[in-house]
Amino acid sequence: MPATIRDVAAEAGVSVATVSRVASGGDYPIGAETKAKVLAAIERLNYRPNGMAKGLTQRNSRLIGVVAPDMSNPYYPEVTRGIEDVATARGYQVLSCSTDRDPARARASIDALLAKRVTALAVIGGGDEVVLPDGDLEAYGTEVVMIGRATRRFSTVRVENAEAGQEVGRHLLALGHRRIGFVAGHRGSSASDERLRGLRRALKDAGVEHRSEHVANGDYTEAGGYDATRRLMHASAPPSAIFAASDRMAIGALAALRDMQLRVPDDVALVGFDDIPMAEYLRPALTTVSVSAHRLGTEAMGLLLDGTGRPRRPQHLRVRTRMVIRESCGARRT
Amino acid sequence: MPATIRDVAAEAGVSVATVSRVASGGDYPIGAETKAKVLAAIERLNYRPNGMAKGLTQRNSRLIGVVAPDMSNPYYPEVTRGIEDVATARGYQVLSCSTDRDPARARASIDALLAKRVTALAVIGGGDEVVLPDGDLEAYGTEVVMIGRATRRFSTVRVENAEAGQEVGRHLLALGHRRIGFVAGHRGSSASDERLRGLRRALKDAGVEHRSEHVANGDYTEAGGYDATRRLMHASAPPSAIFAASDRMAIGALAALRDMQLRVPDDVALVGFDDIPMAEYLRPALTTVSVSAHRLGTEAMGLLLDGTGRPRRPQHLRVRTRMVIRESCGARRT
DNA sequence: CTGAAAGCGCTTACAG
DNA sequence: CTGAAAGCGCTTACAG
Repeated sequence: MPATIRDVAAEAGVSVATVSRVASGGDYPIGAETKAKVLAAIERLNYRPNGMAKGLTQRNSRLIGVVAPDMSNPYYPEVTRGIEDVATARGYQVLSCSTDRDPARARASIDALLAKRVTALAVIGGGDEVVLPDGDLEAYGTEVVMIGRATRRFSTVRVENAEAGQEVGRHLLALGHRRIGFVAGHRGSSASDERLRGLRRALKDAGVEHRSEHVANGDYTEAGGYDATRRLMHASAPPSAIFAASDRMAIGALAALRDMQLRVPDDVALVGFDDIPMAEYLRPALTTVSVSAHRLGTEAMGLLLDGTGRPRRPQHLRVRTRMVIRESCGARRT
Repeated sequence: MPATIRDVAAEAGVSVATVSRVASGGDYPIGAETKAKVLAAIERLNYRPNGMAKGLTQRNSRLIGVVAPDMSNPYYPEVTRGIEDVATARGYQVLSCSTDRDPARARASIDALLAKRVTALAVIGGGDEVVLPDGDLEAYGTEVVMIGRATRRFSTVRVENAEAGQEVGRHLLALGHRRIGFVAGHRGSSASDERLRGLRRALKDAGVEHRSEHVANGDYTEAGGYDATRRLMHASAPPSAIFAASDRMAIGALAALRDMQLRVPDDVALVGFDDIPMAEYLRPALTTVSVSAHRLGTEAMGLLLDGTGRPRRPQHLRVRTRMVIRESCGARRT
């Protein structure tokens, strides 16, 4: 059995109240001598206050629940990492769950997190598999932030997807492309929808029509990108450029084009999204849109932790992107 | 305030003991009528037992602590996912921390996890930045498993690295290679060391000498693989084949070779390690060694959860690998 | 500045 | 089968 506060009190010859006060390290006035005795006892017994007991009395678990679709996409761990970084700096810890985009799994995760009385909840991903039990959230006083998903009920942190899509569109138009294929994420992904919307806006502004045969669904995986690209290239008027809603899909696209004996960027230009570490190491190096997933996480935690205690209205943050021009779009000849 | 067990007891007109027994769902004998009343009250009040209070009384937080170097390498989230899958199935949840291979961060994480009284601890990664306070672990009764790191004190789950390395070596030898470069992980990575040892054993068995100039350190990243490969190719007798200790480094190697105008596999054969999803979508498709990171996680949890309660001696599991032959090694012509 | 005591929300012998 | 009560390990008014 680990040492408890009573053990420390006995060892130091003081009351548990006193131990509690010095162990918590607040600014409660304590006699210097008393404090030294307690600190010594803590040290000797290797006392570490029980987090569950603390949580129970303080009505704050100091746990942040994170629910994400699936940690196999590097984007989610990176956002989570951002959350973790600010959480630990403030004495919180991260409890994370995967949903696999399965509503039942999502529901079970939320339930478990609520049972643990997480102080706050961060929901990552634009899917709609996660439905939050508003009543319970309110009863528990659980703060919520959604990362990458639109809603008015809760605070949100989102990427400037439409603007990014528009920027990619303009870039490709400037390079002379008129038929631009879009490899979308899975159905219902708002991030993907917004990127497409941005692309279309750019095309429209340039007076170029965008055909529906130039959109194909991937599912954010390499395999999805591969298949979608093949479908795109079999359109009646195949695109001369492809914009994939994720780098992983762009890698699939690269393979598909290669397998069809098409050169990138000479025959088909390619642009991805995310700027994952290996984008730079693909050949041709991938032109893509850089978004700091880590930053999404830290911003979200800022919203969450600053708001704790004093109830406020939902805040909505947008994180800007940055287009990274490398070789695959053809703007830079190798 | 959420409903407590007392609220439910009052609502159902029974004692809190009774509510506790039906809410916990054990096989404690309860009158059918009483049970129905309680269940109805639970439903009406939307009662969810407070996990902290449960943990405190049962002396079991039902939390599994996971500490990994860094979730940006897809391997770690995948192992963590394996842990999560069996954890949630058994009513546990995962508390995860990143160390960035920094001993100070690692120490702080372990401390925080211990304070939360995690039921068990899974340490992922072969680095040695994590040092466990044995005394405390014993006092807390915290079960430990190390994933990918050798030790006798705790249970371990490890990949058959040496065997895999040997298999890669034999394969490359059979293809006629005699100078095989090795792109290692960061210094002190036991996984990387073991893979190299396996490679050397294969070479030795074939009577081929392996020069130290044919080993270069990457750090498991694309950039590290890129630089290491360039160094390798500047050896007095450049290798005709390269074995990278991770797929991410292999991707860096691919770029480096490409940039040096060397064709893969015609000029230089290449083999990676991990079989990440995109390995199949690289061109040439990457020959690599498949290891189920997910499986490492599930096996580790099996060791952990089965052992809880009855103290046993450390168990040591090995997970086999499978070599996946694609194009980059040159065995299959495209 | 210090301590006795109530209380956080549960579980679990113990008694009936 | 059901309940009263002690206890898990803390914190925090309250009193001095």
